[in-house]
Amino acid sequence: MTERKLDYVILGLLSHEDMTGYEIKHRIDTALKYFWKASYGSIYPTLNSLVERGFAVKREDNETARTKQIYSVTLKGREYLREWLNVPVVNDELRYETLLKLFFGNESGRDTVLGHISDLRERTRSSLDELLTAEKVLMGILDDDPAHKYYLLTVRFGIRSYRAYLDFCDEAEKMLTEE
Amino acid sequence: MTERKLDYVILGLLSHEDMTGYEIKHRIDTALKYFWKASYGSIYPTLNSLVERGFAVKREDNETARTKQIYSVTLKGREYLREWLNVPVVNDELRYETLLKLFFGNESGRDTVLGHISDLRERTRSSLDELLTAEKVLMGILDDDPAHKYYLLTVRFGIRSYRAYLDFCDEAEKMLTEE
DNA sequence: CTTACCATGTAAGGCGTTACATGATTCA
DNA sequence: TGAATCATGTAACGCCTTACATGGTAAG
Repeated sequence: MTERKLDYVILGLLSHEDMTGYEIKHRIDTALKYFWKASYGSIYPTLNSLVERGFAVKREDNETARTKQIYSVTLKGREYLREWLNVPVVNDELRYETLLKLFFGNESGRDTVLGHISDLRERTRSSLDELLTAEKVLMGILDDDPAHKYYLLTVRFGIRSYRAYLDFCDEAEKMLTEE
Repeated sequence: MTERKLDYVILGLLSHEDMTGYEIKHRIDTALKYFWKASYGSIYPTLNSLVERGFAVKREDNETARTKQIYSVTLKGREYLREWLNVPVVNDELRYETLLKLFFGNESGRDTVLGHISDLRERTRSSLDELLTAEKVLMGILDDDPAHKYYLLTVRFGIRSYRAYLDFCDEAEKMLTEE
């Protein structure tokens, strides 16, 4: 019944390289932040559960003063990940608060909606900038790792989406100010 | 701390017209389905809580054999809604499973990813068709209600996004098949 | 007469967040 | 020496979903 998508997110990250929980969090907040997020309060318990179920193993790194817990995916974990990766996507869950605020715009009034649109434009612009930078970086290191091509895919999805959002902002402003 | 966005969704719908819980569910599943969803298991309890807090009132319709519970928003509820509507959006939570499966594509392989892209294209095409129809309908009744312009806004957001997704599908296929 | 839709709810449980708690290391 | 970052975890709680439970009404 359960989704437990964080299982797959973590296993996916570990399938690329071994990491600590802290690094996993960091990776989610940088590489995946445009389409996923997670907190420590879910990452650490998930990591434990992954080890219990045999999908990951933990080793301790004593080279630094503070002992780090470094996780690796097991063969069984890789299979579990691949199984999920092969299932068609059921569930693209968009919960888009901005659209809610536009949809109910008649209650708040035109100026409020115009404000939301202008906020959306600013947020989108700055995200787009980041993605454009990421695109450049990825194109420079494309041949270093076959996974990079897939990372680039998600970046380009974002770039196209954000450009569409910006065009929408222009259209929406026109719709609300022209008459 | 709490979000309770369903409060606002329901109040927003009720601010347009009185409805039963069943009708609210239906409205969410048709008008809002591209950016929101909710189950009966959350709608009915939320409706009770809204009444308890004085944001909505319930009356019984005995004109049919089965008694219907019809809800209306109160003045206090309208204020509560407007307050939220005026706050800038914090939280556009995208949890995009498709992108996860693309991002980890190196684990599943090119053909699996190509499959996800082709699924995405089909889903997007059919959603786009629906939105295009909705756009036509809304444009025909635009002057009947000032709220319709705001509904049209969200439809056009969807249209632009989905067209961007379709373009992305073409680009992604090229990236993966050309070499 | 049966299928689809109208209509209302509850119970269990899952997933995940925020807040709390702690402490080492690095760099200016 | 203080701030930022590295690093790991737990506790409480909130929101929501799925599954269950029940029955009326309309149309073919």
